[in-house]
Amino acid sequence: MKNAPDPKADLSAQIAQAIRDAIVEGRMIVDERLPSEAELAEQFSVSRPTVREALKRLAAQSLIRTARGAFGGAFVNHLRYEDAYGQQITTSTLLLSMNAVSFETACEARYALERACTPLAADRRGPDHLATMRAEIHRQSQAGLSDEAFCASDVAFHRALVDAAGNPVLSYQLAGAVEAMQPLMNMITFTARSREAIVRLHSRIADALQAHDAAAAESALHELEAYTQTLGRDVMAARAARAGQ
Amino acid sequence: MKNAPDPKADLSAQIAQAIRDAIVEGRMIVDERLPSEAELAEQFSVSRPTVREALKRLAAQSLIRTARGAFGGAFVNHLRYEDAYGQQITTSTLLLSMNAVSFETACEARYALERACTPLAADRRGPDHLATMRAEIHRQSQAGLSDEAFCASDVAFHRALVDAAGNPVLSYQLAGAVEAMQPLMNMITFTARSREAIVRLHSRIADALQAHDAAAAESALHELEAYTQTLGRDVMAARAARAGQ
DNA sequence: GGCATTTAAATGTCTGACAATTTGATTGGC
DNA sequence: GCCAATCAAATTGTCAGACATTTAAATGCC
Repeated sequence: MKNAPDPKADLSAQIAQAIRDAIVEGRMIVDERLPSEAELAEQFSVSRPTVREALKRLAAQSLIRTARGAFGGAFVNHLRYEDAYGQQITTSTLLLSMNAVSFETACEARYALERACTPLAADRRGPDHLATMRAEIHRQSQAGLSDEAFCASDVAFHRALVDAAGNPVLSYQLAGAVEAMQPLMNMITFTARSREAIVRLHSRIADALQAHDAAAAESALHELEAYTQTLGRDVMAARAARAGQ
Repeated sequence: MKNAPDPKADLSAQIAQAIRDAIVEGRMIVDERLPSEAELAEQFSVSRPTVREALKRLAAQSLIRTARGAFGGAFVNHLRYEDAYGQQITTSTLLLSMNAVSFETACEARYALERACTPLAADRRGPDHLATMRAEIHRQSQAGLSDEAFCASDVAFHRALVDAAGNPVLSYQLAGAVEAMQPLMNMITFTARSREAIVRLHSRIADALQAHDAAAAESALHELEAYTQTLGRDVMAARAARAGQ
């Protein structure tokens, strides 16, 4: 199709794009071996280092993997969920930090997405999901927990909620939204009182899912979003006040 | 923190990871210039080609950009939404095709995510969003439209719906879900009758958003999901029958 | 002072070589 | 004949040095 190589791009970028197209369009199947670097260099009429740079670009996106030795080489990679998770989280985190997305916008997106999972989660949650959520709630109730640990537990709780929907595509899409929020959440100082409020809402969510009550879970999530927004606004106000002094 | 360089990884991968950590952890800020390749080579005690491969890895993830010439070099990239979109779509598409995700699972995820946008979209949709949706509906009504063009218009319609929520983070997260479905949707042959049904549901969604009626939009989306699932099941059944012959 | 030229710095590319690693065949011992 | 150790071949990983290309700043001319 789009066989027009961008003339302004570097050679290594053009070659990477050509191979990427071949993979994405299905002309190369999973675990198929690419020609050796020397052969590719000849095919594209470039030198081996140039081919290597192209292959490294693809390797960075987990599209290929390489192995040394005889019968080694570059292979079309079977993209696993965990690889995709990692990339999505990195990209989402950077996007949030670099575009200076407001706490409000990120929070709104995150909870909107989580509510999308709720009806499915209420339907399909298994005992393991509930157990994870209960365990994280218990951890969050412990005194002396650092703010970072509280945040991490919060993420684990919400991931369990997402996973309870039993849809790997949904879990993948939401991994970025939930994890990327963590740096923003880490700016918040969780007082004993706010922790108590969050734990209570988490419990309500777990209870609702256990009772297969999607509406109750959604309502609790709405309240949690509102409460989180309040906490975020307080932090931002405090920051602004400090900066204005 | 994790200053333990993975000894089994390639040098170029280790260097890429070191620089990536520096960027992600904020030790390098946006638009800051990295040392030249020669300086990096000296710092890490490796050769220039090795450094270059590391930089290409980062460039593939849009973490850095490079410029030639005096005062050129590698700069920490300001990750724009469109860059992130592209990466997410590529990753999502591959993930769906390689893990052989069922049409059902992908479809369920997509519509669940879209419904997450609906309340916000009903609240904030502007005249431009409605105009885009109406235009795409009009295109979809035209006879003689190829299935690919119909699918592309469908994607455009749904992207307008997502964008109407007015939350860039949400738009980013959903870009992958909506676009990655397109190859799966392209397997469907849209008859005149099914197109008519889809157009009618699209119109109901646009009407509902125009009336700020989130519930009506959600209900239409539910019906659209059910109808799409039916179409998908028919295709799969036909395929299975053909394969079984 | 403004414009064309030069120059320097940096990335992009090439060539050739060697090191490291893995697989498969060969060879030797029993 | 069978098994193990060894060796050869193929391939990626790394290095060194060189040249081409591009870009912006410095310089000189008018």
